Amino acid sequence: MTVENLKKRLLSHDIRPSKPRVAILKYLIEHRTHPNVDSIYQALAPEISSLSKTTVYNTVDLFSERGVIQRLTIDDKTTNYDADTSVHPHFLCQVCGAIYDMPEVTDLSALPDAGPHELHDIQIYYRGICAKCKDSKKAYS
Amino acid sequence: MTVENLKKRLLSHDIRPSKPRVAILKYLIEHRTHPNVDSIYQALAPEISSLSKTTVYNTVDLFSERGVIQRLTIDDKTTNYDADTSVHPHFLCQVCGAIYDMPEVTDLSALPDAGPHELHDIQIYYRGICAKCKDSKKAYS
DNA sequence: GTGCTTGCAAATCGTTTGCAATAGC
DNA sequence: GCTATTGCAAACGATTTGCAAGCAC
Repeated sequence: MTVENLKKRLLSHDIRPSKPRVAILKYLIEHRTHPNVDSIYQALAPEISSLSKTTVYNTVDLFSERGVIQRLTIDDKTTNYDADTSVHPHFLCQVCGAIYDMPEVTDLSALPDAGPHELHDIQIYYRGICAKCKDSKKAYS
Repeated sequence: MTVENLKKRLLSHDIRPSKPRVAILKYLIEHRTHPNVDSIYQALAPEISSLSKTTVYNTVDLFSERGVIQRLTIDDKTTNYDADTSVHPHFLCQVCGAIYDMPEVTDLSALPDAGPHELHDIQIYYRGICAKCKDSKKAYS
């Protein structure tokens, strides 16, 4: 996605496309690893030398509130972010810590409805051992 | 549930039924409010004067690992615990912070399967505004 | 008495806050 | 110029860790 398109996307959510904001959105779109604030900061600090972690926090908070990205609380140590805002389960590997996307849930009617409550967000989390870690475990036994 | 039954339940998970452990399990079974460590500690400290928060942390960790209770990461500020280990969505009210149980999901085949990964745990989280908070908001408008 | 359990106190670390410097309209 | 944005440094707070004392079999 071009920088121009990234800017348009931010503007459509009433967000001023500052340099760090565009860079963070670009990073999230190009790296579907569900990074946390620290990963984003470490990755972008070399290219935006003045970047601070506070700005990354401010930005991902703003993006989540405006629906540009979604916030994942699958890992109790940290908060992760995903530029794909569709409803799809995430799988957390309890061995290596990686987070995988699962196929989108298109038929939301399969889930219990929220009853009298006003629903804003649905998150589905799976936890276990990913295929890669399962295999390397097997190699040792 | 009697203390005797609580003890049996712990023993069946290979957990020695010490006094704080029984008290914490009892509290979780009788209070379906999905408390966090601090709430459990505040509630039990008067009756077990020597209780420390470390013990509550140790205990809920042990219980979660052994499958006696489930750990909820729906609230990014804290970890909450639920003695009901069935797969049922939880609703977090973003206004008052309360966590509600939603009806159990009996047909898990409606969810995408975990593919090549080894699945240990499924969590479904809803966030929004609960009926109570929605109503009191209405009263002001 | 040996190993499990408890609990104090200190450390850790992700995140938030206060505030001053800066940039964009 | 005024407001939004950035970023440093300090504060915060939930959780973890190290370790010594206590308890159970």
